[in-house]
Amino acid sequence: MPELPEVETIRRGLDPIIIGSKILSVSSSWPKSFPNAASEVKRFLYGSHITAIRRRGKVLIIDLNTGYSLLIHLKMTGQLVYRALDGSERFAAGHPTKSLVGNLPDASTRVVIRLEKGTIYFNDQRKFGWVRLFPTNRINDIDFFAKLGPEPLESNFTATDFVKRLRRRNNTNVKAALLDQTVVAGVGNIYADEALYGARLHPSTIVGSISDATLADLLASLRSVMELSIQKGGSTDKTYVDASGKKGSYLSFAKVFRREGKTCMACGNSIEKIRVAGRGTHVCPVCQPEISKK
DNA sequence: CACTTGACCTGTCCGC
DNA sequence: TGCGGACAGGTCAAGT
Repeated sequence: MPELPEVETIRRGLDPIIIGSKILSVSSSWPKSFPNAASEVKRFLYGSHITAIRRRGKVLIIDLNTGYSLLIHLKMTGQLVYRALDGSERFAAGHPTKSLVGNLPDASTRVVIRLEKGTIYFNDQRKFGWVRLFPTNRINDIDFFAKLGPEPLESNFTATDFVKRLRRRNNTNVKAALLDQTVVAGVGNIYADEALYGARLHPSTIVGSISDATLADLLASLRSVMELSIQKGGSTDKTYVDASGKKGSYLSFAKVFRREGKTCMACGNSIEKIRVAGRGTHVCPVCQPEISKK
């Protein structure tokens, strides 16, 4: 469910709450949601302390003092909810359902991580997401991480790099290329649509027909929408509940995503919803004219 | 190899 | 109200 800005928001929210905490136990009600062997879990997870919480692409990485890390991917419908045992602290972020504020565990709870002072619930309606324990120094051996593209917001990632990586997908449409995690990490359906709108590019445009300069504009646009989202508390939807239980923002900044039938803020025409790369796709047909289509 | 499609799951919404 | 089908902020395997 969350893309880079949402995962980054979750990371920032959990960091002050769980760093230094001791993990007592972890249990799972759906094997695929937490596929590790029991012996490995007991040895490297039970009794460990959390030393850091990082993010790579859309994956959250919780480092432990045992040389292992908990990797968490929320996929489409994942949530992370923290509840202090004494009720003093609450944190919730992810797919917007009742679970964010309701009693836990509930029917969507897949993994429960018990800490000394509180509990982390990993809820996931569709069961696509996962929590995985893995040696910290071997994370990059996992195929997904080995192939994962650069972080788009890191300053050492240049437009030249971006263009070079996109050119490997020169014969496909630009939306599919943006969603390809091996090109650049962390872009999902929302920010692909928003970035393409900002660069005035139609999502069906074949990469090979786009100039280097326009692709550089696309990176600038992508960075701009992601940075804005993180700055807004990361939330593009009703996905965040802070320590006092206060809810976060809605998709208020989006210019095209889920705005089909509404007015384009730039030209006044109606936003359309179409299908590109097998995904629901939002465009302004006037600001993003179709040039070359696959 | 590059690219597209179906599978993994459940819940919700929309039309009949 | 019930039912079928489409669809959902993601990735992987298998197909062409």
